[in-house]
Amino acid sequence: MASRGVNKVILVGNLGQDPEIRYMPNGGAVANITIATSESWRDKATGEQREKTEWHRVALFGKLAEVAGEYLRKGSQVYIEGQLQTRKWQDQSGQDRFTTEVVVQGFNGVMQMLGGRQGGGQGAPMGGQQQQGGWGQPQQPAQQQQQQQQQNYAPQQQPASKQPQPQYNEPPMDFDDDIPF
Amino acid sequence: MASRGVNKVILVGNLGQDPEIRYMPNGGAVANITIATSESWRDKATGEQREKTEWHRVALFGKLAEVAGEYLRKGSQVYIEGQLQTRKWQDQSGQDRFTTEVVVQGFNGVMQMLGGRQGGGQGAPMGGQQQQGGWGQPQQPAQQQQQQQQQNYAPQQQPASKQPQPQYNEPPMDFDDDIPF
Amino acid sequence: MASRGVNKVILVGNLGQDPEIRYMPNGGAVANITIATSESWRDKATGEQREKTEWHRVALFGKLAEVAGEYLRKGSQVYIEGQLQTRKWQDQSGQDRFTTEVVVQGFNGVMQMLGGRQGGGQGAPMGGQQQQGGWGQPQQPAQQQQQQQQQNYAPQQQPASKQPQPQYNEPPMDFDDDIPF
Amino acid sequence: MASRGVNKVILVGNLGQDPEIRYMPNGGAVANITIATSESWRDKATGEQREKTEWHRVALFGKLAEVAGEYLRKGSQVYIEGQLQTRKWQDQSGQDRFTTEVVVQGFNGVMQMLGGRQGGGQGAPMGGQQQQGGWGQPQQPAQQQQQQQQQNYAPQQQPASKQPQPQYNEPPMDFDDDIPF
DNA sequence: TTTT
DNA sequence: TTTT
Repeated sequence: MASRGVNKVILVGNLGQDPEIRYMPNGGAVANITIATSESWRDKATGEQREKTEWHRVALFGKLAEVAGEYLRKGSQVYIEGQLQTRKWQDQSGQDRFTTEVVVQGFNGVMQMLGGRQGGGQGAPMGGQQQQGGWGQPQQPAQQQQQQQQQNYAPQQQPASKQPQPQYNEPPMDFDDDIPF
Repeated sequence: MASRGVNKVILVGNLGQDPEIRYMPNGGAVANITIATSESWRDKATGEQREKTEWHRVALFGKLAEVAGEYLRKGSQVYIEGQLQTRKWQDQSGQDRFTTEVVVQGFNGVMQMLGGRQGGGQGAPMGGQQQQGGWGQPQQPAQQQQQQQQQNYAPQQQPASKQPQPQYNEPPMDFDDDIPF
Repeated sequence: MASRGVNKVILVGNLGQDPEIRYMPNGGAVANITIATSESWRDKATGEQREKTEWHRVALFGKLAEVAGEYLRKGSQVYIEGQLQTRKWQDQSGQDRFTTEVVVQGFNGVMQMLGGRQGGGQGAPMGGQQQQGGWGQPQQPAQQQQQQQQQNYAPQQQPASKQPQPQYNEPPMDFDDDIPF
Repeated sequence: MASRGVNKVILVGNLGQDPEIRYMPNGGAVANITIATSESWRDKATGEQREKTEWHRVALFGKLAEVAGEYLRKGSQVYIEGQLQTRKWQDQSGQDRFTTEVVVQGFNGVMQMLGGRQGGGQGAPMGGQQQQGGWGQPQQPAQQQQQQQQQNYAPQQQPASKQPQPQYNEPPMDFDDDIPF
């Protein structure tokens, strides 16, 4: 590994949905999450308070993906450190499209759950309940179950305007399996 | 201004082209630059050296845009600190598209030219010569001239698959004109 | 304001004590907090789990200092973005000493309370109770009261080996009073 | 390795001196460098331009230390990413002292030489010449030679007010020898 | 001195 | 499209 330049993204925000967990052919886990950050300001002209929320697509790999699947839920607050990557893909009409994500992977990737554990000490999982910023008891990744069920019925049809699931055919770093944490 | 969460991007890399400078209706400057960062690693399987370059779209506003237009050129090395923003736009078939950029604006935006001034002490500008990482003598923004010339002939036709110039109709921060630097 | 170079510190951690709030001659607030970050690892030789905690001295200025005094308490989890500054001072024997702090000030300083509000919706303050990572109801700065009381009795005697309270005679940035947030 | 919290420092600046290289009992290299960052602003009261330079003590370990010793010189411009660490030591009178450094080590440490290679293509090293921001031809670490020479004559006497060389008896991370770069 |  |  060597890099020319610096490519770093730091996010602190809350998950818009439960993580979606998938597994690559080599068995490595991938977790996709969306994180909201927002800014509010007073409009000079009208004098009224305004707010703008930015949504970030984040892809975690390996051990961090597994931790995300176990502990993060919709509403969880996280610190993320990763790098920007833009992937090219083809939509149904064959046109090139580009999607930019924050990739959290390898030695430089960081994911920290914020706000302390929710839902009491050593008790039961939170069920369908939403996290209030914190993180919960370890459990089966929520979306994985749903996804497996879907796969029993039919392959996911891709609507023309929807971004397809990333394939990650060529992960740029090959030490992904060796991460010691 | 207040923000809930953190949305921060840090880049160090080289410009792929001269900056493109435009001016918004209110007179504020916008500079679009593309920055390359790259990683190289040895492929485990084949044993050969590989390299992957990531290209970042960066939009600078206000005073920083003017400085970029004056001093940065193709090849210049810069430090950038900004925030991720994804803009929605319609392609020629009316479909929604999304473009993610690093926006350098306001109090939290930083642009630092790296590598020292190129081309000797107080002498002539570098002409068509390329920067070797550093930055040059102040001069008229290169791409602005070219752009104006184009506008004399015909409006830029937008090919269906090409991303249009951003419009920035609604800048999320309204203090853009007040930045004291 | 202009800067040559980048001087940036990012911390996420918990406060070891309640903030200490003071006011400078010009009326500006200063909040001193200490933040813990920790790393744990398995010792290769002995095989046992080890942990190391790092304590960071952080000084917030202006509006952020006031917010820290109102909302942060011992145990609160915060995100901090500031810059490194090393101050010189003389101990009681007249020898030069140096103290390095993370200064959170001006446009580049960021303080974000993490983990959501503790202690229910709109109810009573938490009293002497400790924060569990989150932050509380607005209240009078805890340490300020104590400090005022102390000042009624006697000036704080400085033991020879203890670091004195910073004086901040010469704040490096003069726009401290103008920050619009 | 696991960490609770975030402890991150990012610096871009120029070296005040050539690096000082030493080797730990286990053979690992340590490079100490000092980096300057500066801010300039116009004094409101007097209207005159002022500047303040901050000096940062940085310690690099392992492979990055070797690269620093080979390529960095006084004046070189670098990007540094590390973490804050405060060490305790005793001065000659036995009093506790504290020194805060930016430690660049392990997977999270980053050192990038900025500004391109100085001194022409494939030619001779730069000798005693100073770097103008960039970095030079690989050569023997400058300070190491000097240090070895000193050791031939007499052990370095420590003046009472001078900070001793760090000993790093207990490196907080034990994977120091395994870093794959 | 905090958190887990 | 940049750099090394």
